[in-house]
Amino acid sequence: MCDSIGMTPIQNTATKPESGNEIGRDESAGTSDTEGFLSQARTIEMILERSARTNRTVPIRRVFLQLGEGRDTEPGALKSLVSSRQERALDLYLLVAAITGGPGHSVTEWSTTWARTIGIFDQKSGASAVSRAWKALKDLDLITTARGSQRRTTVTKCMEDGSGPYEPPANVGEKYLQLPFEYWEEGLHTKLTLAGKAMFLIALAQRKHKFPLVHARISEWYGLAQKTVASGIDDLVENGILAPAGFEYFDTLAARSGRGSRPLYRLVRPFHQRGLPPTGLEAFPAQTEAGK
DNA sequence: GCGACTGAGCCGAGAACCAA
DNA sequence: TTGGTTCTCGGCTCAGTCGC
Repeated sequence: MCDSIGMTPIQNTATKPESGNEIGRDESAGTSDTEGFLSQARTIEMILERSARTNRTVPIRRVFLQLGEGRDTEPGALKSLVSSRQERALDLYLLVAAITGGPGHSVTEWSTTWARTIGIFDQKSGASAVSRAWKALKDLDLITTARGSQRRTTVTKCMEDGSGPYEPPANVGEKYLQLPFEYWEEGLHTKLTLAGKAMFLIALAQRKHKFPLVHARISEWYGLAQKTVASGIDDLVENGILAPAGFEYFDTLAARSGRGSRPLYRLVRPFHQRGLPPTGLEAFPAQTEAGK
């Protein structure tokens, strides 16, 4: 279990009932899709506005997707979330990762606010669903929770592999992907299926503009079922996030001709370059190895 | 490759309990 | 009193498996 360090929850005074700019409720026109409540999109927008991330991307270490290197690789926490169909837990984790860029890497908010970010407006079932999602993330040591001010829950982010208190990526060579805020602004969090979201993160973690997505290899490295990989890729292509980018040819004894091929994909704007961190990262060797 | 089947586990709803 | 957490229940979805 990871422990929080120097916990400094982001105090959202705007959620106080006496405030006229609360995240909890908004009576203004055009922002509520359930009577008297802020819409899902506006709630997320207001949460992202509080983020300290000036580059509007969320750094997520690749150990969240995959632990280890080369032949010693094994699936990361993403596999657990996908296999146990914890889509809401994944959604909340990504949002927590986006907002906890400041000191303490924690955030204090009403559970009903988090519930709205995943599209649940009923107070009871929303709180229940959020609680279950926090528990799933705590079981993976991805977060810790504590009672914050005004009975709200303080969520503190841990390392992406659950190894301890969170530290931002700093070392040159440390591998991470960058999730753009457009993920929420373009509505991908509602458009994509869980499989699509998983494959989107995996695509963002690729270190080339054009890359293969071999079902068997993705399944082996990231622990997703091949069905999930296939449906995730289809989901991304259907939503115009991933596009075919020709074929890659390689030598193989498995084909009579001695030459095999596999399709290449590329991420479409605005995600196409944002997935390439600036320094210290190289292509994942096994992914580009010919004949795989 | 495809469809049918099965079991695991998530979902919302409701209730009880705990904490501030 | 209010809000969060945890548990139970019935319904439902989906990953995995099997046979064709």
